[in-house]
Amino acid sequence: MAESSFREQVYALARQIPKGFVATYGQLAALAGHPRAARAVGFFMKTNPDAPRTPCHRVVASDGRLTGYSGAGGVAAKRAMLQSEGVVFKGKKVDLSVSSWLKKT
DNA sequence: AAAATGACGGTGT
DNA sequence: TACACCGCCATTT
Repeated sequence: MAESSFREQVYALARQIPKGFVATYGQLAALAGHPRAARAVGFFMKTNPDAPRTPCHRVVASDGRLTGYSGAGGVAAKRAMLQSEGVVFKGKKVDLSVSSWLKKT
């Protein structure tokens, strides 16, 4: 089953993000073994074959900024969804100092 | 097989 | 915060 493909690693990590927290593309890429493939990671979310089971909405940019989102409402809906899960927002960005998944222990 | 693309990241202005 | 440029990577066409 699992082909150790880079993309599968990223999807697996995305599913591991606890509710109320978010991870950055760079972080997922790093955890997957490619610390510089943040760009590629964004592509995986876009193609996102596991859409309903992969919480791609919990993945944000390094600044905590929301980007893209192919779902309805775009980043606006994504933002609302994250807030609904307990993620703290700071203006248009996520407060990574509080809601970052790998930010702390 | 080669070129183009993009839900990035960082830095500079 | 906004905008511009470069560098990096895997996927898609």
